[in-house]
Amino acid sequence: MTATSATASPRDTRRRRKNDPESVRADILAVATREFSEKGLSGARIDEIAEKTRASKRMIYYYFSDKETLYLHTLEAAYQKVRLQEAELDLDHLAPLEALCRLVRFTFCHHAKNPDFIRLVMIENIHHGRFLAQSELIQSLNAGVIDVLGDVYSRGVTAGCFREGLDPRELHWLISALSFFNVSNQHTFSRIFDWQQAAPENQQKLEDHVTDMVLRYVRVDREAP
Amino acid sequence: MTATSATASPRDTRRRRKNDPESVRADILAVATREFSEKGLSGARIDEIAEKTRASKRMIYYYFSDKETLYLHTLEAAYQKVRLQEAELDLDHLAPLEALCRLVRFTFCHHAKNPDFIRLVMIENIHHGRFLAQSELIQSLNAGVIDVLGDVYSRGVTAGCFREGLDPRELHWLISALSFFNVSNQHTFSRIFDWQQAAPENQQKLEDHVTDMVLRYVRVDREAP
DNA sequence: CGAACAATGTACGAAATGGTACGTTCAGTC
DNA sequence: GACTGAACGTACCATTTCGTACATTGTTCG
Repeated sequence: MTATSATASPRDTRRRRKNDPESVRADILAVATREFSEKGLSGARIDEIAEKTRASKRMIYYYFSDKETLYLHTLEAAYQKVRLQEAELDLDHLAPLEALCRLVRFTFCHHAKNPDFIRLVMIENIHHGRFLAQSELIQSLNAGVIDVLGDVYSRGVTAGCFREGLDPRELHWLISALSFFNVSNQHTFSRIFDWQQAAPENQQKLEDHVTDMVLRYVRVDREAP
Repeated sequence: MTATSATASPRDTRRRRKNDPESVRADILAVATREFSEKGLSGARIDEIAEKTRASKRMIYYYFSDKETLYLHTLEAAYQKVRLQEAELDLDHLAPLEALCRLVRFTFCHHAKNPDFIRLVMIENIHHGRFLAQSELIQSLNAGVIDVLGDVYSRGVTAGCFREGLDPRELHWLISALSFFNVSNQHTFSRIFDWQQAAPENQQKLEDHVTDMVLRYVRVDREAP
């Protein structure tokens, strides 16, 4: 019984469980995620991934044909994990302003808690999104994100608390930008401006500022023209 | 007479011009900038840099002792170039709101026009800012940036058009974040959301949004409590 | 002029690195 | 209990890649 939990069920005639392939695969992917996100596609070493794995180098090539394919799977897995977490947010029962506020804070915190994901996206951008372009999976995963935000926004416009004329895609861009930069440029920014950006109190400040900034941008103008 | 122009002047007794060292050095640095910004520290190849240079690989090691040192010089040169351009901005004679507006637009456009610089900073962040930390030059270069913004901001507060209590460093963070993300994540964002972010009309839209967002964030609230 | 040193070309070495050949063990089937 | 194919280990190969040894040319100064 080395298998994780599910033993070969009757319906599982085609896909039988042997040694423990699933777990080996998952282990490789986990290690690869750490290595690629830490050192990039060219910086990561297959031999080093192999060492840090329960499995051997042979297994990496067995399950993932080559380095780039392994990287692609890593990227896909990272996106999948993110979208799963995002799916837990349910904003429909909240008032528009509350919903937007919560969405922004969630995004900010989520990015902060998943630097591996952020770094992988950075690395992918260094590669001009070449691998992401190959993945239909990722493309399809992200379709819904805009819709969620778009729904909140249009509800807010109807309710009269959000101003009209904004594009949900651009709104998402703004929220992403602020949340992403917080992780992606933490090192250079902290060092250049001698500011412990990662310190909890500064993170809290930034989260508040970012939220405030988005809300101020979306709220209706209360002033007279 | 292969030298570019200035022959050995009398005052130049210590530093004589030979073959054309300065130009060779500059050429290597220019090629290195392209290669490193394109492929990262580990992805760039010394041999490839050598090929694309007028000089030979031998010269790279002659002027820059090793790969990492070359990378560091590349990074320093990039920051220097940026700060030189920024110095041309003079905001003192402008009204605070105009000045801030101009600063934001300048930052946004500047980043957009210098993707090599942005990519180098991304890459440096992947390396946890390890090389930037070694460079006193870069640290000193960036000291003044906050002061410029701080001056505009405090003038605005005095004039009554900016609200109080904001930290110039955090304000700079916000402006940087939006301008940086526009370049750094262009590839993934464009592909995922099927949106030609680099298209001129979209760039214009984003520039306007970013400017608008910052101004809305800084302006005094005109509404009654 | 020729000594001295800076600048440069050529060829090579040693280690790292992606990937593979080949053999062995495990688990389910008849 | 032999057979079969998936799962896995070990050793190895070919190439790439950073870096260097050595020889050579150019330039300045006494």
